[in-house]
Amino acid sequence: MQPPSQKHPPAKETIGILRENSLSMLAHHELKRRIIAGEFAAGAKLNEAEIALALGVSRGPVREAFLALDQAGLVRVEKNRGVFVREISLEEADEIYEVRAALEGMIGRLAARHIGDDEIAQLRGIVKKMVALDKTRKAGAYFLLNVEFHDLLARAARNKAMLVNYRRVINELDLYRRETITRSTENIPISTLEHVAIVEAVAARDEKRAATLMFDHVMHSRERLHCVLKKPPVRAKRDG
Amino acid sequence: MQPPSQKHPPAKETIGILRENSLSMLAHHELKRRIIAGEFAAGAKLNEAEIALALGVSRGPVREAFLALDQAGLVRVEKNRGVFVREISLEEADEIYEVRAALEGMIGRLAARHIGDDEIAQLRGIVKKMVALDKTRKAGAYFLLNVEFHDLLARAARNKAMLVNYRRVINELDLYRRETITRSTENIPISTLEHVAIVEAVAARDEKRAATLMFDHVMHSRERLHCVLKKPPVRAKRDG
DNA sequence: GGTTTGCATATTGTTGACAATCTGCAAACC
DNA sequence: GGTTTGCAGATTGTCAACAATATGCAAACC
Repeated sequence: MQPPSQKHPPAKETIGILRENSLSMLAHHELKRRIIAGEFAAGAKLNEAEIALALGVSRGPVREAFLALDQAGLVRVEKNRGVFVREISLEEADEIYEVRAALEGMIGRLAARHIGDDEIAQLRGIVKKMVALDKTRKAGAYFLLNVEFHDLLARAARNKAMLVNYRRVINELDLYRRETITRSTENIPISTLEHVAIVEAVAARDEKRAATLMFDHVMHSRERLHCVLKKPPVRAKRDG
Repeated sequence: MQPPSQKHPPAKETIGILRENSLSMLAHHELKRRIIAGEFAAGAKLNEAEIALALGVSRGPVREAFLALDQAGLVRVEKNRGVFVREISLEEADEIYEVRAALEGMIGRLAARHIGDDEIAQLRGIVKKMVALDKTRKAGAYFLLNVEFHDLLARAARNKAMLVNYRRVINELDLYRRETITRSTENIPISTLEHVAIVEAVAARDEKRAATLMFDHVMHSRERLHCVLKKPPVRAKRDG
C-alpha cells in the first residue's frame, strides 16, 4: 500500500497518531498532561498564542482544547480574559473527596466481583512495595504507588463509565493534592494498612467489605489532608 | 454610561448574555439542550455548516462546542468523519447506572445531613403528586417529577462537585432513558414507594438509611429497565 | 459479473486575518 | 491629590478562505 521508507522508523507511528488524532486532540492531551504534571502553576494564565507557538499549531486547535479542558475541570475559561489553570480551594477539595469516596466505594464493590487473580497479585505487589517504603518515608515514590494501586482497582471494576468518571475526579484532586499531601509522610503507615485490608477484602470477594473499606479509606485520606494542613507547612527537603 | 435605547426593551438582556457568554458557550448550551430534549435522533450526524447556519454563527464556535460536548459525553467526535449524537447501548447504560448509584448513595447521605425543612416540604409535595399520578399512569408527567425529585435531593446535598458530576451522569443516562423507561408505566407505583421511603429517611436525618435507600433505588431502576426491555416493545399511546 | 481505479463532490481540519475587548498608563480635569 | 478620560498595546473572539480527507459513483479492468 504505502512505499516503505526505512529512514524514519517511528514515522509510521507518527503518521498513525496523526491519522486518528486531530491537532485539537493532540493539544488537549498535551495540555492535560502538563497541567496534571504540575508544569503550570495553579491559577496560571494560559496564553493562546504562546501555547499555540509552543505546540507548533495555530490558535484554533488550542482554543478547542481549552474548551474541552474546561469541561474536564482542569482549566477555567473567562470570556475576553483568558483561560487559567483551575485553582481548587480546600473547600472544593473536600467536596471532590466526597464524590471520590462514592465512586471508590462502588469500585471496591465491583472490583471484588470482577477482579482477576493476576490483578490481585499485582495489588499485592504494589502493597509490598508500599510496606517497604514505610521505612524510607519517600513521599514521591509512595504517591506514585498509591496512584497505581487505585487505578488498578478502578480498571478491575470492569466498568468503563466508572473508570472515566473516576479518573476525571482524580485529575481534579491532583490539582490540589500535588501541593499538599505529597509532602506529608507521617500518615503513610496508616494508609498502607488500609490498602492491605482492601486487598484482603477484594481477594476474598467480599463486595460489601471492599466497598466500605474503600469508602472509608478515601474519607480518611481527606481527614489526613486536614491534619497535614493544620500543622506548620513543613518544607520537606527534596530527595534530589 | 451607555446611551439609553428604549426601542428594544429586551436588548439590555441580550447584551448582558452576550457579554458573559461567548458564541462557543451559547452554541454549547443550545446544542446540549437540544440533545437532551431529544431533538436529534440518537446516532444522528451533526453537520458543522448546517448547525452553524441554524445558530447564525460561523463554524469555529460550533466546532469548539462540539469538543466540549464530547467531553461531556453527549456526542462522539470522529476525526474527518464528523460528530454524532452519542448512542448508548444497554451495556453502557448498565455501567452508567452503577456510577449513578454510587453518586446517589452519597447524595442521600449528604442530603440527610444538610437538607433544609423547606426542601423536605418540597420533596413531600413532589411525592404527593407522584402518588396522585399513580392512578393516571402518565409516564411523561411522572418522568418530569422524578427528575425534579432527584435534582432537588442532589442540590440539597450542598456539594457543587457532586451536583456537577450527578447532572453529567443523568444527562448521559437520558440519552438512553428517553427511548425506553419513559414509556413504561407499570413500575411507577413501586418506584413511588421507594421515593416515599427516601423522603422519610432524609427527613429523619438518617444518613445511613438514606444512602442505602438511594443506592438501592437506582439499582432497582436499572432492574426495572431490564424488565421493560424484555417485554414486547409496548407502543404506549401518546397522551395527545 | 465482480473488483478496482479514478475522479467529483461534500465535509472536516487548519490557518491567518480582522474585529472586539481588556489592561495599564499617562494626561487632563475637578 | 485624587478621580476620570482617553489612548496604545496586548489578548481574545469571530470569521472566511484554503488544505486535507472521506464518500459516492462511474468507468476501466480482469
